[in-house]
Amino acid sequence: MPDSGKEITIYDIAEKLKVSAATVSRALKDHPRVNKNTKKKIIKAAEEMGYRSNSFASNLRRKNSNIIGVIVPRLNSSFMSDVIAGIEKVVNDNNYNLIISQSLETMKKEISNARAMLNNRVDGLLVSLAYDTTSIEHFEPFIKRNIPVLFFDRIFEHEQYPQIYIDNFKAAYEVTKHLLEQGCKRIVHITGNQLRNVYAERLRGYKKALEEHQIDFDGQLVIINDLSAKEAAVAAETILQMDPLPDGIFTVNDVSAVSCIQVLKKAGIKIPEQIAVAGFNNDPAACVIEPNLTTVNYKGYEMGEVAANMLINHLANRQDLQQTHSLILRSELIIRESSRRK
Amino acid sequence: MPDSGKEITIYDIAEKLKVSAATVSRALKDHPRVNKNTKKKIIKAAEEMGYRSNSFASNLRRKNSNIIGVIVPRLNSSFMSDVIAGIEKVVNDNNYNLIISQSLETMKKEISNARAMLNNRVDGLLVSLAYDTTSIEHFEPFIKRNIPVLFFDRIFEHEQYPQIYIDNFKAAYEVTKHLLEQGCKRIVHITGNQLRNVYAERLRGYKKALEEHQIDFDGQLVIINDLSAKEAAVAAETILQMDPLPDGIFTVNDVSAVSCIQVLKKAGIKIPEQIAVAGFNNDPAACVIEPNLTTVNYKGYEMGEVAANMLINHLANRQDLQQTHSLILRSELIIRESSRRK
DNA sequence: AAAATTTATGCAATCGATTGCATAAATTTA
DNA sequence: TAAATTTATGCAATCGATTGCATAAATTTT
Repeated sequence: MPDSGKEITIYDIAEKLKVSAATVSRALKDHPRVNKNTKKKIIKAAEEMGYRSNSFASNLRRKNSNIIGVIVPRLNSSFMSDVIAGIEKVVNDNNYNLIISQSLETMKKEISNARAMLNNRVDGLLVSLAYDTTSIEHFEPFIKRNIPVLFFDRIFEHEQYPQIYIDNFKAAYEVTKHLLEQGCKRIVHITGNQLRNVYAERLRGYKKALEEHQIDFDGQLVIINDLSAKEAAVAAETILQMDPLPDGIFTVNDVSAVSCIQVLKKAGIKIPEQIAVAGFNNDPAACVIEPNLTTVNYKGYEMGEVAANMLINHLANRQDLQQTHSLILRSELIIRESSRRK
Repeated sequence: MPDSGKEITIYDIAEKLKVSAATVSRALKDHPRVNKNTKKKIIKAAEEMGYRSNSFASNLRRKNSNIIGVIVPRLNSSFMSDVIAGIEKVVNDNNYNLIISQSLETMKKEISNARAMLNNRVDGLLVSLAYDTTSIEHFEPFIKRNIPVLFFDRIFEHEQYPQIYIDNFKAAYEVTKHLLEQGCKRIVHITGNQLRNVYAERLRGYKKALEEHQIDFDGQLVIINDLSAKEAAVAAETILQMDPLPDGIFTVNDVSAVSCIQVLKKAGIKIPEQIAVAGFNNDPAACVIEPNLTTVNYKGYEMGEVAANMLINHLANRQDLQQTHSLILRSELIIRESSRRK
């Protein structure tokens, strides 16, 4: 039974076994230069005495932490919690630890989170940017110290920072093209802050599809908001006031799409007959709303796994981050009833 | 511009300013026994030189980590990601850091997570138990070391561990009572592993309500599964085979309820007329499914905040954990169309 | 049997911040 | 002006694990 009074250290084990602390240290990490029997004895004693390695002492000496930091806008979105789950899985399987913080969509908090991560001497950082982040200076101290910073999903184009994302341009292009092919002529696009690649790229894709179908881009049809359910409901009311009514809506997330559909249905609009709707993300709710929502499937869990693997492989020197600077994951358009007009 | 070669320490600052490291250390944490001007100079120099405190050294010396550990079954459920978001908020506002890991619903992983948390010398631990955890021995090392462990939601009754949860018995009782009042006589109950308080208590509440309405408990009507959408669909098929058909379903999570409703509707069952349905959690999908789902609202974000606050207050000696051993949060029945028969 | 090599262990410095105790300097009180 | 007090700073030990270098012991080679 371990003594509850005081934490056991390698010195305690050393003393008990009449060996040096150095030998204990080596034995516990299976260093080849320790006699098999000694090793066995030490491991047994450590077990019996309830020894737990002090990672602070170890990290201090070794100058690395085995900690991966994660900064995301919010933890409680369907997509992000999938990403985090994927990251956690990989990180944990590789004997790293995970420190997580959320920027709550503000650059200010993101900066303070980054400082904390630096103090905690993370070995690497995974970041998805806040809604209003305009610069990434706050990650420079990491680069200076040679700590890899990897952006995912909400990225920032920059030589120094590898990135993982999907082809938002293409995905949005395909969504819009699909809507056009269903006969839509006036498609409202609900999107977020154009600072963020994901939203800017999707707008580009939307425009490109219109262009190919010889439809003039109409700025009036683009609504920019914070992508919450609440704002989407407001947007839907705006849409109801439009004259003529649009015949399609492409929102950049499913939360907005669902919220819109609910308002429009309540107003007596037939979906997809009068207005076809498509979202983005394939949230669970996409298969619950009636009609089921056409959307872009985009596996968060997988993105988390890939991002974490890439970082850890790099840390283990198994992979050069600069070499695989950008990684583009697959996404797919899923057509459901909310946009299908035959 | 900070030198990129080497990490700046208090010794570097001390040398540059011709003071001792002790003074630098004190100045940086605003110790009263340092001259104002000296302080100012030191803080300025630290800033200029790009000094970042090494938390390992500091933690090693101070013997605490400012880290809160969290172990949950899964990160990617609507409820749990809300809880985590709440925890992160409070933890971050109090200058603690958050280490998170998921047990993936197995006791084995939970044990290994607990070991890692111990090595990381967390100051306190927040835990929601895995599906199949039968013993909590693996948390004893924390108690021995006087590290508080607090259970939330999926708790384990034990003197040493304070806990935060909702009154599952009462909530389930009210749900069932409500269904009975809508005229239901044969209510199927879909629930999870009875090892877990949340599910056992809800079954108790279900039984209690039946009893009060002089309806005999029928074991055939209780379905135990893993509460996934998939298993719920299977359960719904089973229900469709029942003869006579039940006239009510009470599932212990909304994911199951939604999945059931979808299957039942497809089979032509009218909800709530033929079968009234109620869930638990008030997931976002509850307001998306048609008919909208009657459920128990149960604020995850708040539970996370409360749990983290309780732990941190205790760590700051502002509160004795033993004193507030159990904290029961409020939950409320939300009646929607899926069960309303007038 | 001596020399060379291999194996096993220990010594002691190091990582960087903290803090009890001592002391010097400045200020107040008698 | 001397004594007492307050303020400011430094010394040096400490937290626990790691690791380069040295050395002793065992084994192999000549």
